[in-house]
Amino acid sequence: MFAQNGYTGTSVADIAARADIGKGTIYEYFNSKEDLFFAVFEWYCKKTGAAVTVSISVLGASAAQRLDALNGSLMSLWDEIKDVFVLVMEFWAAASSSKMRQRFQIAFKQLYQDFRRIVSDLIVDGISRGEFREDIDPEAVAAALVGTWDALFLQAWFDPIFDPLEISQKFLAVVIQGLKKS
Amino acid sequence: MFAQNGYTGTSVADIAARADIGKGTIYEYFNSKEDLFFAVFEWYCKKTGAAVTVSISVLGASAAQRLDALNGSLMSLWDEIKDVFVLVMEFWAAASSSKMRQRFQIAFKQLYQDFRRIVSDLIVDGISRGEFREDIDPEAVAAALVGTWDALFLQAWFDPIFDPLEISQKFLAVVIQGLKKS
DNA sequence: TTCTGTTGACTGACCAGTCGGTCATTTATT
DNA sequence: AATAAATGACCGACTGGTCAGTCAACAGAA
Repeated sequence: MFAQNGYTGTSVADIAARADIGKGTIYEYFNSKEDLFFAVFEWYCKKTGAAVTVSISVLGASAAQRLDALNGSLMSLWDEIKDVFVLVMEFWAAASSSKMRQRFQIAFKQLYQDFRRIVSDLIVDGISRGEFREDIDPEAVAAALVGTWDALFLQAWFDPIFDPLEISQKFLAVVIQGLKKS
Repeated sequence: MFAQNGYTGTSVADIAARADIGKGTIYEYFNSKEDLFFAVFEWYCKKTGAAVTVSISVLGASAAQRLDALNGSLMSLWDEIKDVFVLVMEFWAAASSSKMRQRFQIAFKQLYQDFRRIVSDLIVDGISRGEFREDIDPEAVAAALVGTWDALFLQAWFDPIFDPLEISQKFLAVVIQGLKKS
């Protein structure tokens, strides 16, 4: 319901009705509407986090191939994420609103850090294998790539024509070309 | 005030008080709170749009140099945008909320399209100059780059340590390396 | 009977938008 | 120049409505 109508657009009564329980019951399990919302956020983080860790476990392949696999599995999530993606925007907004700022901001920072870490490890691996150039900054590339994925979803959300998988594959090819030793 | 407390966190009465005018006066100029908010959005679009068009007017330079210039002037905006960036998140959320969806969604789609166009023109120019490879998709690279810039701001917002200018410069170097004819 | 879990009516706070009215400035009249 | 009439920007008290959170009461199990 948060995904459909946003945080403020969803009342606790609505949620209770949809869940076929009384409003009071919700307060048996959550201290506040905000707590409930944060729980949804944590659920969402766990869900997407799982998708990432699974996809890079393709060991043995080259770093470039693994980057591509990660990209592919992330971007192909789009179709099933599409409807829930609004939630992410709601979370961003929540992190920016002064009331809930603290917890969401910390959680997001952590989330991005973890994600960047995974990607940068992958790149470091590529360097030590002699596959990628030594003069690149793995952290920087990781941060930018993570950002790109995020933002492609965002653009796709605004524009139904936009195909994040195709775009990201073509772009990643360029990036990998730039990473490789020439 | 929207940047400080978000859309729902800001009451029209608050705005009136801050502006030292009566609440009724606001309704002389705007039909609704939503209209007022959309006006802020349009103001913001104009502001950032100007920053972009100025920075790519550095003609004569190579496509790579111009890309770098665009990147630099965008990312160095961060310090002055930092405090207002929350607005963007508010706008995203607004675009996702069912009530205001239409206008914000259309505006964002347009905004991204325009921005992608600028960057892709720059890349196409690089190709026709023989500077960049012919087998790349300018649209895709442009879309991804635009996204990356957006997302670096986002990450920077969550993490004060994060330096979007440095990261983007290092990343762009890799991308340009991948774009160039080898 | 007691305990556990559930419920929805109720409350108090909040808030967008309205509307009747004020008053400084401008325009018309004498 | 002096006076009167018209204007419209400005105001804030008020209305109608929403909603998060509470709590007294209820139902079912043990």
